[in-house]
Amino acid sequence: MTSASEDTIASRISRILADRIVTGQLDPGTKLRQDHIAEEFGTSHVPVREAFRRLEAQGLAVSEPRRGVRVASFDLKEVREVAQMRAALEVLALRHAAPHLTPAILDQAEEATVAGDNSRDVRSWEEANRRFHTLILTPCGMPRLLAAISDLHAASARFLFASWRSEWEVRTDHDHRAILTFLRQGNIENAAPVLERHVQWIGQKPVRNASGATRDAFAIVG
Amino acid sequence: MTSASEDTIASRISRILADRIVTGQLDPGTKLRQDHIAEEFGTSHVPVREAFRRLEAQGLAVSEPRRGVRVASFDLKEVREVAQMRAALEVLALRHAAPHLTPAILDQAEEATVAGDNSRDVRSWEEANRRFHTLILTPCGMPRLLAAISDLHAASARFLFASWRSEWEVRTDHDHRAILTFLRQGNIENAAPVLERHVQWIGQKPVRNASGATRDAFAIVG
DNA sequence: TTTGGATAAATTATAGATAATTATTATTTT
DNA sequence: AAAATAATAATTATCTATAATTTATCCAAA
Repeated sequence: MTSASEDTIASRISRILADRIVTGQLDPGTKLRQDHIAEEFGTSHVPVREAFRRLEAQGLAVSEPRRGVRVASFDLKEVREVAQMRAALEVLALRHAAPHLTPAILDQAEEATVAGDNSRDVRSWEEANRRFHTLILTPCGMPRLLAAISDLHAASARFLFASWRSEWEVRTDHDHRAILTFLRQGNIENAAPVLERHVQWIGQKPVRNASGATRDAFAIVG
Repeated sequence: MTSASEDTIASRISRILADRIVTGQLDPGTKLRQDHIAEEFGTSHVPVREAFRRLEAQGLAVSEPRRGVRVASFDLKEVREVAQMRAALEVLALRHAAPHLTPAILDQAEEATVAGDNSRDVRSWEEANRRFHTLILTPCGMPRLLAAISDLHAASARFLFASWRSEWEVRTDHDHRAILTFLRQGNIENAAPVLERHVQWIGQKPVRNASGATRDAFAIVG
């Protein structure tokens, strides 16, 4: 494990800001003011600016020279774009990971699925879901691919938190189980297309807001 | 066109350093010393550090906290990884771009192919090749996808420049022509797999070095 | 008199330069 | 060979300049 002193203040700030953006604590369009953030973390603005560059690269922030940095906005079009990129890249990763998957790994992935089904809030569901995907894909041994997928996961999670902020319902993840069954059989040709569709799935579901009215919210689940 | 004052010193530095890394002017493993670079550009090291963060995100540089930044190294394994990621993402982009491709765009792509065939050095070939891919993919209208592909192109180009530094032979790009023919017919189902194989193609070819001896070099062409 | 718009001053924030600190690496000494 | 010290370079803080935004003031037209 990397000790706290192993990384720079900049990377710590970028991680924390990324988490706030993903979970919706920071709304799209919110100005990120460098000296406010610097003050919050008890540093100067220099590491804050470095953190901004990373957030920019991750697509979580948008920077206009001399005009500052804002939390990136997103729309349904981008949700779809990210979902399709994830589908393409996760299938690639799975094909390379499959030969290296052990029963132990698949058991852990099953545990993650159960944990997801039993989650009582979005945050823990997201965490379990991410664990599932990470477990079955990491053995591909392609670091660049995994890093790209990880960034896309963060983007997906943003949409998830934004859509399902208020309520949460318990669901059973049939896709995860189907994927695991195929993988246990060594049947990648069937596992891959299930994963592809699973990641691309974007649902539309009525959400009841505070005033009791319902509105349509889009949700990405995978 | 963006005027020079429209972007920051940091982005200018990152662009120039990226070009040097890609073209092989800076060898893998080379230390990037922030105050040397700052001196060269007549700035302080603050914008240099921001440029480093961007290069890091692009996979062109590797940073170790408190130990500095180096030009990222790469091996055949990574070449293959990048090629496969490109294949997956470019196919996705092409499928979305296809309905928006006009005869005018395809003519421009044909010109780019001719320019590539007539190139007398690696640099101009790479530029023409990139233009071809950009032309047929941009109409997909998926900015995040295009940005990811662009970064992967840079990585590919690095390998290209590294393998074919000394000599250059004129070739005719049959793949590009086949893709164009299919696209003119509106036949995406055939165009896509050609593009997929084209991008993934990694050749092995003997290269004569300064001392006259030959060694095997890997080349990625697409 | 009020409203609308333009212009100028003041404030605020970003970008960059300089300076200080801290960690790492190389060298020397025991 | 190990420890101590010096040199080197990265990281962060402080400070300055410049650009952008807001606010205030003024004039013109209704």
